[in-house]
Amino acid sequence: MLQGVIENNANYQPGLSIDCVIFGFHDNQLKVLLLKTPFESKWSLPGGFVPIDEDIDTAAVTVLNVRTGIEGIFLRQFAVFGKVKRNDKHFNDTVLDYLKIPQQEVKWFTQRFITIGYYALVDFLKAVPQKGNHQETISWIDHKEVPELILDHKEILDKALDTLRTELNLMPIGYNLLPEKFTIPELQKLYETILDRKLDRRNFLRKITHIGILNKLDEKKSNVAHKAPNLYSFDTQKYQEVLKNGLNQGW
Amino acid sequence: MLQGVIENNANYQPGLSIDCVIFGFHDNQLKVLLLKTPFESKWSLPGGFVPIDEDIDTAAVTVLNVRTGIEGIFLRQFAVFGKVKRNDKHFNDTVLDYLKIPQQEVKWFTQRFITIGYYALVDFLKAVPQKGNHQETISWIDHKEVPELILDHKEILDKALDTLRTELNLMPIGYNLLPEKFTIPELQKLYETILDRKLDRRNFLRKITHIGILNKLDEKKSNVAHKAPNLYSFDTQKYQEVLKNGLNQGW
DNA sequence: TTCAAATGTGTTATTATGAAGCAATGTACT
DNA sequence: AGTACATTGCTTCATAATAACACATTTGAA
Repeated sequence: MLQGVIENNANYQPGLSIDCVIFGFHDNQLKVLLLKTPFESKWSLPGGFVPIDEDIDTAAVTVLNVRTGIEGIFLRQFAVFGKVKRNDKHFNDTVLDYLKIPQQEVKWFTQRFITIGYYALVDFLKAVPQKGNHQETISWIDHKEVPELILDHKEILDKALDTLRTELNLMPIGYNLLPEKFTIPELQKLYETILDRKLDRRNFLRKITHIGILNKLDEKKSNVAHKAPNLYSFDTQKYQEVLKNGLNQGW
Repeated sequence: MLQGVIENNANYQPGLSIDCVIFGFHDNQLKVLLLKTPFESKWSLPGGFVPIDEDIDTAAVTVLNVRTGIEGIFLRQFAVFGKVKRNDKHFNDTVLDYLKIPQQEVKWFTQRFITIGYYALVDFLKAVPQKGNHQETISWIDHKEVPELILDHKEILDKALDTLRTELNLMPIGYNLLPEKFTIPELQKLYETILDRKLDRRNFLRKITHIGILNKLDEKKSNVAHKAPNLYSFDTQKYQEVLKNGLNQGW
């Protein structure tokens, strides 16, 4: 959160920020888009503030669009983080100085902040990480190798992953994370990564195809070692239906 | 939201409120605790503001405690509502006058508000609706007969119910809504009410007992028409376990 | 005493799941 | 070219979960 100086405090909702956990999938790894400013040793989630004349969801879309260049992405609010002490150590003099915050606006930045967590699923290859300014670093980091994060961003990230893991039981996932054409083993790796455990190849195939959201293409993946796996695409129509109605109706 | 005048604006998080959807179960009906002030024709959800020195969850617990007198309740954050125009028509002159808001504080109340939705599950018989002031009305209303609500409170209520419906597939429910001793048909009615559809008696019994969270008591319900149903209680130990680990692991 | 309405228990057919076998395919190496 | 090997795709089998339904039991009321 709080990257980039904002123009006029009065135009933004006070004490409220948005943080986005942006997931991508590449090389069989679940990646997260993280930022680092030169004046801090820790990384952070991309975030922003909420303009007083913008819906919070719109503000979140903006953050995402600014950071990935993608539009029409899967974006979902998952939790609000509002512990009293979550940001009271964040804006010390060094940081305020670096950001060139005028004295009269210091109070605005150091006030108690509540942040709304959004998580996004994006196509790794379509998303081009966008720096906010020339000194910033932004990059995809394997979720297993996330460095130390500022504030409670680790907690936010963990909660996002946990939410994703739960939602895997309620809806299909993959349409937003995989390229248009993909293989079943790739999809399985995605599931395994999110769930953090191995699944049986053969049972996975049966179960995933049985949902009825996949189109088997008349094409195989090329340039692979061993047997070439078949390519699939999502049946967007049915995918949306299942997304809406959910799977695994327990009762 | 926004019931009861607050003492000093500066002590509260600006532009942020909390609204609670408090569910109870009685007479085989799912009830919601709603408020009405005499100066408005519409009802509203109980809510409040967030003191700047309090965690948001704590503030929500306070709202709940003030309204029901109960502590240690099941309370869960489920969504944030942050449309720009959600409260711009709310504080007109009549309302501001009724609340005796001083001129210099009007701006605080009419600013754009974002609200965090919490839903609570409480034991109907233990909860005693508490009025905020002598002119307020507070009462349990069947969720099927909810009157017109202020602002976007209907949307908030619907979303809460929808969340509850989804969570039914992920965790057991009932411990917080039913008295200590209850019958299977009662529990089934609760499930049916939340899901808004009939379930097969016999299959429900098999499935619910199979989870392993129920203790069959050596006691039958008295003073009932027809055959007296057996009484059950929850095995709190196992209930908490299942609550933590979830049920219906889809993958 | 009989009836109606609800509860408690059991049966059966179908479907979903977990575990595992085996042939087919493509790469790499001899 | 021939063989080893990793990986994919399809299948079987035993078991568990689910849906649909039958029947006997209990209780208050007619």
